[in-house]
Amino acid sequence: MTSPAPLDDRVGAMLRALAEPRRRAILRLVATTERAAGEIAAEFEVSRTAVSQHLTVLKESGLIAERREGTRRLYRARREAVRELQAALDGIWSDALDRARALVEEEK
Amino acid sequence: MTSPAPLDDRVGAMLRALAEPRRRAILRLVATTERAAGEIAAEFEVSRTAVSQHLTVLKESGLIAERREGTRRLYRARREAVRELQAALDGIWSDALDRARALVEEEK
DNA sequence: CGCTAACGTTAGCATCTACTGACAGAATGC
DNA sequence: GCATTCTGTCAGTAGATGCTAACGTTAGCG
Repeated sequence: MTSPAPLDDRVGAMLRALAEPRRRAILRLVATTERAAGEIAAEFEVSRTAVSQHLTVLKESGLIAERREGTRRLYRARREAVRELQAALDGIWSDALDRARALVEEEK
Repeated sequence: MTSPAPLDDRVGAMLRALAEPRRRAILRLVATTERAAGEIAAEFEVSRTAVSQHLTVLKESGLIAERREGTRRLYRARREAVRELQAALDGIWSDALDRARALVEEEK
């Protein structure tokens, strides 16, 4: 499978990451342009520490990827991860249908 | 517009609602079958109070709809809301592209 | 009206979380 | 080597959140 970790765990991690407005803003910032941590932090009025922690959460959720270049760390959004999340949202219904079908099967 | 409240607010509300595992489970429960609050609560090992609060959060986010029938309250998932959320996730990139285009425009 | 069933609401509590400030580490320039 | 730049990590704190228990509310029945 393509899942090193259980699917719902990763989906949950992404949703928790996206639940925070500032993290959504960061994700939008690195959606098309790869940016360094400092550049990202400069866009907001919170400490670099806070932004760094947000970047860690986003990275662990799989929503962004990190690349090192000298002392800098460049971040970019991983659109594949978002597509996986969107598919998982569809799965709310397909899974439910699967369970409904299973119930029908039991009644036979 | 189709948005009584700002788009990002509603998207944020949905993401915050979905960030909680139990709320995702509840949403799956009412994805295909309309269910009463008591039925839903019976599926989990937490108090009905807790489930009621989760239902409130889901309802305020727009992810589920409520229908009253006697003393009972029936809930069902609103797939349109999920589709709106999925579209908003795509918007992370299209918005970024819009801003990129605007910057190009400024440089002229 | 009294009684019951099905819910929501409030208060209070334990835990999580986003934040700041101080410190630590790795790569580059002098 | 030493200083500088860019960044992550740790400790501590104020506020948000999910939970339980007790109380309020509405609809139906005798």
